[in-house]
Amino acid sequence: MPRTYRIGDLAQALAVSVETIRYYERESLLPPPARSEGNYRLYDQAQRQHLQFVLHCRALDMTHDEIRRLLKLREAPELECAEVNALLDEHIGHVTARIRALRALQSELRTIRNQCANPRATKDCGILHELAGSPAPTSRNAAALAVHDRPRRGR
Amino acid sequence: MPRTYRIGDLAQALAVSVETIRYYERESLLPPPARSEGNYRLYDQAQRQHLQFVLHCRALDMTHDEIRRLLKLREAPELECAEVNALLDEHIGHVTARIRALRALQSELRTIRNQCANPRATKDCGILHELAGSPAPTSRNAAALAVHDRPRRGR
DNA sequence: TGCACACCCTGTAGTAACTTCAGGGTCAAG
DNA sequence: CTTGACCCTGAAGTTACTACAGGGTGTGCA
Repeated sequence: MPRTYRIGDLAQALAVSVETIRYYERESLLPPPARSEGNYRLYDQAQRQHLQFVLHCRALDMTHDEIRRLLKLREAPELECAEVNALLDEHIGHVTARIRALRALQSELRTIRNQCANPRATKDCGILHELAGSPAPTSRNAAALAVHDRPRRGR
Repeated sequence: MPRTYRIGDLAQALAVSVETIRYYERESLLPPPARSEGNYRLYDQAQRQHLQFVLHCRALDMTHDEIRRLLKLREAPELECAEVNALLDEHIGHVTARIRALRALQSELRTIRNQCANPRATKDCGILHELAGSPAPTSRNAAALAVHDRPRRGR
């Protein structure tokens, strides 16, 4: 007989919050589970593994959309997994670009920080003077380059 | 006589959108400007520099809150700038931590990607099998570590 | 003078991936 | 029969913006 968990058990077992699990369900990252008489969600071993898959993907900073695509591919075992490879390659590309951008940022921050080695009156503070100038060409777009492209329409 | 710009001129001059400028005003990152007869915002040279300061800070990926703190310090020229230094050091720390996390992520992604060098049926795809397991201890918190801590209360 | 058109205004809602909260039900123990 | 731990739904808040609706302003041109 298959053991069932309630949402709190599952949350604790996988070290994630109850709200996050419910949220993933709304987001279609998890299938709607069975319900008890009192309308409590009941999960089994398969659903636990499903959630673990999703959590692993999130730990790798994939978006919900990427995860949904992977889940769909997982359900089509006869197809080739070239798409899985492509998705992962693309994701690695995002991460690499983000690291490069942050490195540029870091080096500019250090340069600025060096403007003021010894505390003095703020009116003479080299850092504040530096920040008053226009952004360095390197950092100009650095911060905008997230791991994932920001959405075009609104936030 | 001091030249004045309308919001569109200022936006173009500093390569930022009109909406962003209005948004910064609402966020108290910019002081409310003078208005024309027709209720148009009118900016002068000082406000232009103020905005440039803010934009530079944003290019360095500071939060609005950090920027507001810096702005306040800038208005107290007699105080010591030790706080400016501290703020910047802390910010550099965030960036450094984020880079470290992303490097760990990148290496785990590459490991996973290597599970499947040649396309085959998804049911045999090493990547999907890997993702089904529990997250590697390194990546477990990697994605959660943003440049800035995520807010505690809701989103 | 009338109108097109570029520009400006305010206010509201949408974005990602959650978290928090309000206002309630369920259920086992004491 | 009440207490307390747990569960439910639905709505709103978070960051830093962007987009859009519905309206005013102001200048050039016929």
